[in-house]
Amino acid sequence: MVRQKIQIKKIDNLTARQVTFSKRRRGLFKKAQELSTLCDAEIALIVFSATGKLFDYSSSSMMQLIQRHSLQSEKSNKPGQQPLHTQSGSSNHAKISKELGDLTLEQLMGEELQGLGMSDLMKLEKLVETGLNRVGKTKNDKLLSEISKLKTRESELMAENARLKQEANQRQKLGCARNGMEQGNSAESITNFHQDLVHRPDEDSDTSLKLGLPFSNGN
Amino acid sequence: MVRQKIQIKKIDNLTARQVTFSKRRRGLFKKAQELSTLCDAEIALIVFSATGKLFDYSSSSMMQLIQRHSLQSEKSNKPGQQPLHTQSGSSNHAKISKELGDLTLEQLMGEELQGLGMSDLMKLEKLVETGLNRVGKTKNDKLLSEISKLKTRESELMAENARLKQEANQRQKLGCARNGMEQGNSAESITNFHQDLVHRPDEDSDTSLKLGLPFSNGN
DNA sequence: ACCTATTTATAAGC
DNA sequence: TGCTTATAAATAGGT
Repeated sequence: MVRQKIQIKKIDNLTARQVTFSKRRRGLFKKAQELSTLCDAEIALIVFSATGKLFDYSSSSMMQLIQRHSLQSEKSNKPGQQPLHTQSGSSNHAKISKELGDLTLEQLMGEELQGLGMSDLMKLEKLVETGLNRVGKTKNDKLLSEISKLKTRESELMAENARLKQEANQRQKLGCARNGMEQGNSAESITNFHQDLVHRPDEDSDTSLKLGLPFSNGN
Repeated sequence: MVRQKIQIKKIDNLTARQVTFSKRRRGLFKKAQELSTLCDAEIALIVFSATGKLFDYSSSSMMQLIQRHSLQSEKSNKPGQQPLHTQSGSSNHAKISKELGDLTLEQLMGEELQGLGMSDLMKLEKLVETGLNRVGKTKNDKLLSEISKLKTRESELMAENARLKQEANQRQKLGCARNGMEQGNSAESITNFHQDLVHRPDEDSDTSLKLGLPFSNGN
């Protein structure tokens, strides 16, 4: 779209196509990041080149976003699909290795195990099982804790909401007239005042779910 | 980037942020589609607005792309399930289930296992492992889903809250004086207005998770 | 990878 | 949300 306007159709020339792919891919990712930052949006972007190479970006956790997406988009679908989250199961192994200090990932995954005797293998098995358990419990605790926080917050918000509504009600009973601009469920045009109102206490929720999820959401 | 260059940081003003979100979101989606067309790339784009609304685009099947993504991104990860023993014809998952799937959990805990041969024990082990994994994943899904819902609800509540406060603010500015229309008839219009104010959007959300959480926060 | 003429995207304002 | 306009960004075609 420059020296000459181009048509949006597959570029024939391979080289030109690759060059354009690189340039536009960078542009796209930049735009995605900007949108995320400017508007506080959560974004996941996955790009496969024609040759199969993967490029991705996500404003927070790719897994979370994908999960959230499958929730909102397919309500008719059955929960518990295999394809998506291949993570929880597989990633646990890596985590365990990390937890057990002395055991390196290489040792656990590689062939070093061949050299171990039956007795050692049994001990190791038990050790790994314990580690797996601990990781699972920790993960669980984090999730439950997060839910707990969110529910508390929900209660607070609902309480405040109720209070505000009651106040509005009171005012009306006192004969306060309505002004011409109610409606508009779009809370906007609120200036500084709004800032204060919408401010969240412990910002945010993203520090929360940083569990040992396998995606590094690197851009 | 236009009448004035802007900094890439969260836009303070809510209205401006929403407008920018709309505009840039459209731009981003357009760019994504162009890249896909021009360069024969496969693209999946998921965007959640700050208020939790979902927007997405995918050049082909979102599910396929997501699956492909989880495959590629975990290349280094070891699923440790299928890959291991493909030898003893264990690929026949359905068949195995038929042979050993009838085992009840009670039987698993009992001594029935003694009667099984090595081959069956290995299959059974794999079966149980898979089952354990599925349970874990399902549990995980539920928790993440609950968190997602709660976050969405939180956004909704905050939005409504802000709206209510704004209305209160407006009222104050107007000093409870009615403007424009004649002041005699007040009664009915006021009543109607109140109905509007107290109306709740979707209420409720407690179909959620009945986990044994330590707090009851009756929402 | 860099250059730059030109097309696009878009911030402000209505 | 849509339209307009002035200006910042992105980028096609070359080198």
